[in-house]
Amino acid sequence: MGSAQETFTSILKAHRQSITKTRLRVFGALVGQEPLSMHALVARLPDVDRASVYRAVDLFERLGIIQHLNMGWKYKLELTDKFADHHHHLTCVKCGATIAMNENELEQVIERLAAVHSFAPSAHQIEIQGLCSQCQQAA
Amino acid sequence: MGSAQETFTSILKAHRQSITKTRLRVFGALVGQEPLSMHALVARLPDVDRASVYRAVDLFERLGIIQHLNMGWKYKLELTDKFADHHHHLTCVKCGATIAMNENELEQVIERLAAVHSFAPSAHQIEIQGLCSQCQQAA
DNA sequence: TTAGGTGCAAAGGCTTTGCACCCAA
DNA sequence: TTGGGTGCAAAGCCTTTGCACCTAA
Repeated sequence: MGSAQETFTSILKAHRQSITKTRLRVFGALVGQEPLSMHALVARLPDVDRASVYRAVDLFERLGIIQHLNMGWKYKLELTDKFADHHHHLTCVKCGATIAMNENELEQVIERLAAVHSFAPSAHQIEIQGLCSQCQQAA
Repeated sequence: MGSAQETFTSILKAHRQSITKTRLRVFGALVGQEPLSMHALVARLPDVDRASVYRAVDLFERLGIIQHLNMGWKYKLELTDKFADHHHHLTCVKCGATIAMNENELEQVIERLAAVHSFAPSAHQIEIQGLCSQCQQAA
């Protein structure tokens, strides 16, 4: 797989979408970042109009370049698995530690369950909260 | 466990919150429903002010009575596991339909994976996006 | 009785849209 | 060259807030 930006431009080309400075900037602001709120994303792009950021985000989501993340009332944006290894997190509710799980067991189960409902899954989010081993011992 | 409404009123009492007609109506509009958008919820409650619905939803979320489901730019509201069997959703990215999955296969896998990391899970969220069977046929 | 809850209306924010100009192809 | 993309500004929504009145406890 090529660089993230190469993947990005090839997706745009595949969908007959122009590769513009604005779109490259919006994409660039998301690469290698933690999930960003729209507010944070706009703040990182002082020379791009707010409306253009919304339009780029809209497009990117339709093309599977970014995804909206579940954060209660609000949402955040991050690049999809095309631009980073797919993984999920165990989050300790006490010390805040995050443990990354690189596995495919969950993925297989999701595929199987979706098939039962004749559903074609394209993305998913899984977040697990609990106590890490250290905090269990401390308790 | 008593009826859903008994559970509801006992939670309000436990938190020293008044049991009002408005709150009972908002709760009643969510019982036994699929996840509702705020717009749909307000529409179901013609004699309750919009602002009061927001205030009730706010309160209910803080008390663990309802939860937000993020669906891309939008969100929907549903009662928590206290009022219905634990389940997860398949969300159609095209028509917005939500399909509830009542299974425990995912739960078992999560327990097993967490154990590998000596992690004690207490809660989790799983959301799956894709195309429902109808939208697959339409495409 | 009275502290908290509600309706109403207005304000505040976030997101979308119309339009003229600009630029990638 | 030209159709799509962008900036700007205004409109449109959705959500929150201030306040006087109402009601559950």
